Amino acid sequence: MSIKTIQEIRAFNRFYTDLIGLLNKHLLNSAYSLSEVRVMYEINTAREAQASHIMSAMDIDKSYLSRILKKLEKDRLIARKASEQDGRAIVLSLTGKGEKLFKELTNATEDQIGGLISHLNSKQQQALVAHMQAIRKILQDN
Amino acid sequence: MSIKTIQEIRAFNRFYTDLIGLLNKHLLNSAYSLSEVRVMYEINTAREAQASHIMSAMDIDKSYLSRILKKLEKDRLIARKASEQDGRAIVLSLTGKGEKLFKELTNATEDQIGGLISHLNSKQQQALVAHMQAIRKILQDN
DNA sequence: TTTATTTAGTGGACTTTGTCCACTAAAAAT
DNA sequence: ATTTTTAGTGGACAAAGTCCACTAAATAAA
Repeated sequence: MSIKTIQEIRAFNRFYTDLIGLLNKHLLNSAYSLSEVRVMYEINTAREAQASHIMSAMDIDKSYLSRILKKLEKDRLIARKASEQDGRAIVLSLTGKGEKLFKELTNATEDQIGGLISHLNSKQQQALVAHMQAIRKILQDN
Repeated sequence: MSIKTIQEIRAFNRFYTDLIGLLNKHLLNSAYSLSEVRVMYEINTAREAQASHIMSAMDIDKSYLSRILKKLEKDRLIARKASEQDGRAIVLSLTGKGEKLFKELTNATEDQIGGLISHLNSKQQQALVAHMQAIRKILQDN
């Protein structure tokens, strides 16, 4: 394992951290924080999500999550109902309003990514995606 | 520009955000925050850095930076001296203690990255780095 | 089956992180 | 000479995140 390899990875981490930070910064004019949106994402993706699932998926503090859910519920973006299998658990779902907002945020993000790659030709775009998939595959487990 | 392309990039962004988040989480047992360490990094890299330079490099609020510098100076990790060319500006540098700490933090991070790729064989590691370099090259400007 | 333990979630109190704005002082522009 | 811009500081606050004690249900152990 060469030091050069590690330094190259760290350089990429800095580069990509900055890039994502930049992208996120612009999205933060929304009334919802990254964590809040990510919670909506988890609920939308899991369909019938439980708080404990989101907690481990996001590696987030449970009391913090509890507060986020409270806010989202207050804004009528999510609904909670008691689980039938487990009396302690609560099943979460996006409301119509929540789905609508989530879709808007998704569109905004997609536009932004679109802008990021708009100056690339089709071949470059395909190459970019291929590199990303390759990295994910290599690092997948662990 | 295909929607599939954009979604693939977003999937990578989520993946990499989580990965970096995980790496960072473990480093945050240090007495210094990511931003503070990044400030040290900028000072160390620039040699004779000015606050305004760090501000734009990190895209960070100037008052926030001012406070970070105050803390680092109080801990004798950085030194400030008035710029000779510009009476408003202050030239920053790491002290010996600062360099030592920064080196320790760097080593810890490198070890961590090492752990991340330790289960990969040499060929896989080289491929990983190559993909990262390719992505950086493609996205470099903008 | 009652008693202990684990799991799911809430809320109080707090720290850390980051932002906004008004300010001083020097430099540069008009 | 006066205005405007640039560099940095500090007060006051908001947002984000953590720690801990708690309730209540589910599961395991005696």
